[in-house]
Amino acid sequence: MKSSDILTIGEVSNRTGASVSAIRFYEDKGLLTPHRNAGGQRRYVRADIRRLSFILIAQQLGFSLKEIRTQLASLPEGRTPTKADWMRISRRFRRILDDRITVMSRLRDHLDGCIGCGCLSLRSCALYNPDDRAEDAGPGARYLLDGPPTKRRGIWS
Amino acid sequence: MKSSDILTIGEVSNRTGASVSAIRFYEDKGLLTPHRNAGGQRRYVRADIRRLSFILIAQQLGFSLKEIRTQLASLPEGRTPTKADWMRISRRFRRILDDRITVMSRLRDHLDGCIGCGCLSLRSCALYNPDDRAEDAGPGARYLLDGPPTKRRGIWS
DNA sequence: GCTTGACCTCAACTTAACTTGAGCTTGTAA
DNA sequence: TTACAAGCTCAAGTTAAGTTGAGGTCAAGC
Repeated sequence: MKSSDILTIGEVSNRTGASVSAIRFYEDKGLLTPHRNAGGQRRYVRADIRRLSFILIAQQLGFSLKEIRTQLASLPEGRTPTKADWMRISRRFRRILDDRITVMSRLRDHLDGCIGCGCLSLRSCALYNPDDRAEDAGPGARYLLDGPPTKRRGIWS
Repeated sequence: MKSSDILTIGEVSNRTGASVSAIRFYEDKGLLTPHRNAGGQRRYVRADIRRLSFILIAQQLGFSLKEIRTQLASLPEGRTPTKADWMRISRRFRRILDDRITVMSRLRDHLDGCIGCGCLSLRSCALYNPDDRAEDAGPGARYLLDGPPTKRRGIWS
């Protein structure tokens, strides 16, 4: 390595593209816990950067900081996470992505039929599932997957 | 039709599942423009409900109110939109969904490799494209599609 | 004709994910 | 050893998409 293995927040910002304020914000939210030097400034080591990189990638994938924090919580406490630790998280995220892709594909396939048809009768429309909207379980419309939860009516009935 | 063709906001809320406050909010944002009766109360006709239904479906599909408003702006001003009008919008949304599904699939396929590998070197990682994050062009990581925009460095270089 | 539930407006609050600014301290290069 | 860039904390502002509440009006049934 050319540069030191211990970086300041500004250096981390340059390497990752995350803003300094965002990096501090993630720490506030408990996603990062860098050490401090004698003067109270943050100092980042490899494992910290790796966590941050993971956060940024997971955000690209559409995960919230809350979901990301949950996943990061599964990493070991006492030691630096290994490749196997990260792979476990990767596999979990992949399964979630698989599901989201499946849902989006089905929605897409219903789109013409639903928006094009005369009814737009939401409660009986495969594109629209109000029961999902209450939860924060990611992209909704679960019943395209699971089947309708209750009986429903058209708009004009 | 059993009930009247002119509905109050409460009736619309019941039919569609959208809350009364949300329906008023959409009007505030210029997405709906119902008539008022003599007493100043909102009255909704078929075409209004159809717009609202479209809004709710598009939200399920992950579109923002801003994007939805843009699409609705393409509907005719003077007359009630026809099936053909709605189908045009549907086709546009389907193309966008197609793109998003493509992007997500590629992200998923890179996930293990990127999170699993030792580098996590964001700026050279196919999963991470900071250049996209500035724009608000929907799910980012465009350069999985388009190829890298600039030269990049690894975290530790 | 009165009561009561549904409606009305407007302002303020909520959460997520940050950014911006003020005022102060640390670190480093000349 | 001093200048000044970079860091620090804490408070407040920002956008999206609504919700909640206060205080007042409308409409429909008895």
